[in-house]
Order: sequence, then structure tokens, then C-alpha cells
Amino acid sequence: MSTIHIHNSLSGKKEAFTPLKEGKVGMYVCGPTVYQDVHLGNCRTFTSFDVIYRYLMYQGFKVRYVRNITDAGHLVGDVDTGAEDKMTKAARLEMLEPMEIAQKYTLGFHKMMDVFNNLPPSIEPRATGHITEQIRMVKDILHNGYGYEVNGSVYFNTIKFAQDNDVYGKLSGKIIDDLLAESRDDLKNQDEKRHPSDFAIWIKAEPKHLQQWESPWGPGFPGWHLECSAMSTKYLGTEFDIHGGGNDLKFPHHENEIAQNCGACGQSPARYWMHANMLLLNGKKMSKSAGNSVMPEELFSGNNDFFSKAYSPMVIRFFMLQAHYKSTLDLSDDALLAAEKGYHRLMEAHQSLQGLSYSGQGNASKEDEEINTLLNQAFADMDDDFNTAKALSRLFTLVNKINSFKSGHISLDTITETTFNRLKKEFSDFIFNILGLLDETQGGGSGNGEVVNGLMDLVINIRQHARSSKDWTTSDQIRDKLNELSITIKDGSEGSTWKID
RNA sequence: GGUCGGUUGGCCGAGCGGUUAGGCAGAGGUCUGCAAAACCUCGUACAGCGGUUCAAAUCCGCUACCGACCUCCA
Repeated sequence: MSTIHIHNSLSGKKEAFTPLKEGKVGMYVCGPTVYQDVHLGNCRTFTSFDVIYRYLMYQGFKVRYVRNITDAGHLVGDVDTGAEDKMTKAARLEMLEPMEIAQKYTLGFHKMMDVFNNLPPSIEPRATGHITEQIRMVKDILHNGYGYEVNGSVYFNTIKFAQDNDVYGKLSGKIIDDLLAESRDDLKNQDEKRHPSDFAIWIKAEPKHLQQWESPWGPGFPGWHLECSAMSTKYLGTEFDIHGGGNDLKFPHHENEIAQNCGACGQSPARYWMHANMLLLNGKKMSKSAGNSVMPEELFSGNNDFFSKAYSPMVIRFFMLQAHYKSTLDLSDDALLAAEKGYHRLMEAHQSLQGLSYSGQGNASKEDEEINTLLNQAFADMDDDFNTAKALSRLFTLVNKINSFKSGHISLDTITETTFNRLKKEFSDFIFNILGLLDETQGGGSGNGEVVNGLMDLVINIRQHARSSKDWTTSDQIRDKLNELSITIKDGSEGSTWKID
């Protein structure tokens, strides 16, 4: 097993990855708050971690991947402003029970994850299903002196926490002195909080509030951040390997999460923090609240103002994989057009490769060495902080080789049977198992595949006869008509192949 | 204002001290009945100005611009 290096947001450096327990990985990723449909930016983060999950498993790690569903407690504004939480607001607007809202958008989220071919996590805990654990954590925090109760709400005392240790602010790069010095003026406006940076861990519910639970401090609901602390602890322990999420969660969400975990059990939760960067649209962060977002369905249907045509889910996935997860990625029509072609080229090469059978004499040469090197490098790229962009560039160099084998430009004599089999297996593994792509390029809908293939074999056969007798009128007519049906015929030295565009 | 991060050829996007990233587009060629595909060759890019170094897109400093977070957001 090779050594994986991970960029740790906590240290700002790339570090060798050593799991707490050999061969096992505990990974927690912040999931969605299910109060609205997922937008494309959300999908990028989860796709990034899906590839990480897949790669760790491919390398033989036993991974417990926990990704939560937040269905309570996530406020729209600050507590003191009397803001309602997202679930309650959505419930009122749609005139549904909060749990109906949660159900609706959880199902939608799962469906979208499936469309993007993201594997489900090992455990997907919900905030509402872990109220007792969260109450317990609030008690622990109070017991340790890092919380205080005011009028039925409980706040986390960031100042005391920051004074007692040097943990707070480390992840997000906040300077504690600034925090402490922060605006004495602001303090005057605080009704309940002792300091602006303090945050609610338990929030008192008014009688009309739709989601509320009994607690030692009266009826209320848990604060945002708390569910992740409680659930990661429950399923992965007080200390685990990897914690991930979108870059925009670094502060305050993740910073506060660390504070809560430390405050409750004196242990910083994750050893490696990973942050996926934002998807950009028009050069700015995709954000629904800012009105700068595209919904996945709009992209798949082409029904939007940003793009010239519809793009399939796998084209989008491929597009995302062409950039490193830590970089921002700019979405544009030109970029997607390019990704679409690249994706097809990759898939067609894969089909060609699987269609080849070894007929060489097995003389290892420079060619043989190059192929092995490229495969090794692709894995090394993934080991180096999951660099899918770089790994893909190796695969495309292999696409060249594969096409050359197919057309006979390079003889299979130049590689050994072992290398040939390795290429066949690992090229496929990489595309499907590690990068999690699906081949959308072949066949029609499911179930029709055999019929379509059979028909196409027939058509191609008829055309081949026409070509043999130099009946160009017929052969060109077949090709043109198929073209109108968005089927492209490609004539090669060993017969013709077809694809649906 | 504070804290980070970025600025790479026509577009997207890797690289993070010395060796061709890659995809798309473009040019020329090979193959082919033609076309498409495929294959071969080619563009010689690193915001600007200084500095360190035998050597910088890569390190340091300054300037300009862009973005993220500091309010809810993956």
C-alpha cells in the first residue's frame, strides 16, 4: 500500500496520511441542510469526497464514511436577531411539517447523488435522530465550564475556551487577540451572549416553533454545528482520521465544531481536515442565496440562461475531476463543451481497449515500460492529495497508446501479455471504480441496449456490403440518415463502429 | 478593514526550483472511396516590477487586479 499525502487545512501543509488504526479510515463529511434542492456547487463537494472515499477503498482501506443530514437547528440568521431556523421557515412557506420538508429534500438529495454516481456513505445520521446525544454534549460542555445558560438557551463561551488553550481559530486562521479585543461596543447590543463570537449550542423555542424538544433547559432545539460534533463522536469516536466539507464551512461551522468537541471531551476531533473548493459561475462562488447558481436539472435539460446546450451528469462529473478538489473551478459553456469531448474520447478509448485481444509476441520494449510508468504515475498522482486532474492527464496519454494499438500504429508485439492485461484492468478500474464515471456513450436506455446493438449490427452489415460493391450512394445514405438520428459511424481498418452523440 | 487564496498559451486546467501536463479549439500532415474518427507534427504561456539562485511559472518583496471567509451557503 502506497503512502497517501493529504493537504491538511489545520496545518496548511501536505502531510503523510497515517490512519489511527492501521488499514481503517474514519471519515466525516458535512452533508446538506435539507431545506431546499441541492445546487451544483453542493454536488461538487460531495463528488470530491466521493472520489476520495473510492480511492481509499481501492487502496484497501476499510473506510467508515459518515455524512450527516442536517434537518434541525440551522438558523437563517444570528440567534439574537430572532431569526428562524431553515427547516421551520421552509415548512411554513411550503405549508408542510418540517419532517416532510426534510423527507422531500433528503430524497431529492439522494437522487442527485445517485445521478452523479456518488456512492452512499456508510452511515447517514440525521440531526433530529440524535437529539439526546446533542443534549448530552451540551451538558458535558456546561459541566466543563465552556457553556452558560441564559433564559433557556445555552451558549458556548469562546473567550474562555480561547484563553484555556490555543485551539480556537487555528483552522480558520482567526487571530484570537483580535477576537478578544473585538468591539466592546458590540457587547452592548448583545442581549444574551456575553461576547459576539459566542454561539448557541441549545436554543430556546417559542411555543409556536415547529421543531422543539424537551431539555434540562426547557423546550428548545440544538444549535447548528452541534449535530456534527455529536454524530461524528457517536459513530467515529472522539478522535478520527478525516473531516471534510466545503471551504465555506471552515468558519464558523468547523471552527465551532472543534471547539464543541474539545469543550465536551477535551479532544480535537479530526486529525486531517480537508476542504473542497467552490464551484464558480460567472467568476463568482455559486450560491443560491446570491442568485448565482444553476440547478443540476437545469444543466441536464439545457433549460437555463447560462449554457448553449444540455450537458449530461457524467460530463459534469468529468469536468469536475479535471480540476483539483482544492482549486476553485470556473463553470462556463466553453469549458463544458471541451469536457464533453474529452469525456467521450476517454470512454471510446476504454471501449476500444476492452475490445482488443492480445495477439502479440510479448517482447517488452520501451512501449511496455511507458505504459507501466503511466499507470504507476496515475496512482502516484492520486496518492498525492487525490490529484484527479493529473491522473486524468496520464490516462489521456494512455488513450493515445490504446488508439494506436487499435489502429495498428503500434503493434501489440511491443508489450507483454502481463502489461496488456494490467492496462486493460487498471484503465477500467481507474475510470469506473476510482473516478466513479459511468459510460453514457454506448446504447440507448437500459433494457433497449441489446435491441439497439442488434439493429446497429444489422445496419452496419448492410452498409458494409454496399461499400464492398462500391455502392457509395447507399452507404453514404445510411451514414447520413443515422447522423440525423445523432448516431455517428466511424470507419476503421477493422470494420465500422458507431456511437450515439 | 481583518484573515486567507488566486492571477498559467484562444478557452478550461495541472505543475510549486532544472525535464512535453492534459482536455478543447486552431494550423500542417498520414490514413480513408469521401467524410468522420484515429495517428504524427506545431504554437512555445506563466499579471507587472525588483530580488535570491548556476538555474524561477515555481522561493522572497512590492504593485495591480480577482475571489473566498469574517452574516446563511458545499
